[in-house]
Amino acid sequence: MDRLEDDVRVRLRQAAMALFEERGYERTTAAAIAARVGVTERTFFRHFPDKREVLFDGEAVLRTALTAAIAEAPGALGPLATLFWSFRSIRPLLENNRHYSEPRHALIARTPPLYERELAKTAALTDALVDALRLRGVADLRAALAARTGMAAFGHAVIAWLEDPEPGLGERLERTFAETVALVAEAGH
Amino acid sequence: MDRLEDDVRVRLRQAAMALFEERGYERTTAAAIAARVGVTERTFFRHFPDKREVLFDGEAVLRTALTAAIAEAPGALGPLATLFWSFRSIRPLLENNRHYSEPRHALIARTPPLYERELAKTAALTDALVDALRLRGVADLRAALAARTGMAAFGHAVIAWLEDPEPGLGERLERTFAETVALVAEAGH
DNA sequence: AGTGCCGATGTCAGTCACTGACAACAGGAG
DNA sequence: CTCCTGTTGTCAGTGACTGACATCGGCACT
Repeated sequence: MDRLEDDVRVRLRQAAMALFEERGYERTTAAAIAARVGVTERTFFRHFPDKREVLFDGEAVLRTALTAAIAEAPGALGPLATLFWSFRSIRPLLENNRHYSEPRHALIARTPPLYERELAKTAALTDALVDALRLRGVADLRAALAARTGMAAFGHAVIAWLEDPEPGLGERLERTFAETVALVAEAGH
Repeated sequence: MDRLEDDVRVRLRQAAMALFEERGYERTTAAAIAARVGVTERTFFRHFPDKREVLFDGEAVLRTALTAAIAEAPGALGPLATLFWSFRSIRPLLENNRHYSEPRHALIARTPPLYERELAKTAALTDALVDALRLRGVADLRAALAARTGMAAFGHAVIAWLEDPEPGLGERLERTFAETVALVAEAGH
């Protein structure tokens, strides 16, 4: 039912990704993306607030899944354990999207403006995690620190996995969590 | 010696900050900034690659200071302890700049495009920390994870301090480091 | 002093991201 | 058949940048 409504939107996303890969982000105009889909530039900007955003539609899905997972996590877990639990629980979501997110990540990594936007999305996600933790009764500053620390580990694991699928995502996550614990324990005087 | 050469550059920075505070970032054109200094818009863009960058000249100083500190840190320290040590050693630098960086932070925090650029600068700084740790013999992935985790704590402490000077920066740093240790220990099974 | 070089700036034209205003058009509800 | 609403096209305009070229004020070398 959204399929037809979002038809143009979806095709714009695909056309954008294709053109960015062909000619590169900078040398692809918004008008060119629109033209490939058969609409005007104006229509492109009605679907996406700016040219970069066309690659970042999926963020909301991840945010929803993560905040939901945090809400459903076992109540006994501390803030960081809650986050680790949530990261583990959305593994299938990430694994199913690998074929799409891997080339996307490569493109973003080599395109500064896109990388900037990615960082902003990650920051927004982190804020959402903070809110979710607060709903569980975690104090503000503590929630913020836990979210930052957790996202540091999560981001590290996901990027490592996107750039090399070798150990699976599950393995990457566990190793990263364990290494974080080791790293911090070692620094604790 | 640089004083006169960089005269225009410095004045552009100041004019930009002043205008952004008066009218807001969006409603301030690059031409307006240039005009206030008595140069043309073209000259503005010869000094700064883009409009946002005019607020981010200081980043290099911080990066230099931090990487130098990492190189000079006691050899016995582990990666994260090295970072904490470096963050502590940078404290005077930050404290001396508070009068400048506090309003700047407030402006950046309420201006999305500037916030994006700030995130990018922080990411670049993190990369520099990774390199500095590698020079000390820390393995790549381990260095990356330590840098991310360390920056999570450092960023959290600095922002909290910028938004409320109450406990001094030193106190903020120590509390944040300690809380990170506690948070992670608690999550370590 | 004269000459030549160089770095910083001005000028100008052009591209492209993005926006507001208004018209056109299609399908659905009444 | 008509009204309403949501999507798109059209057009004009602003502002961030960029490349090319001219100018101008030292500064070095002779």
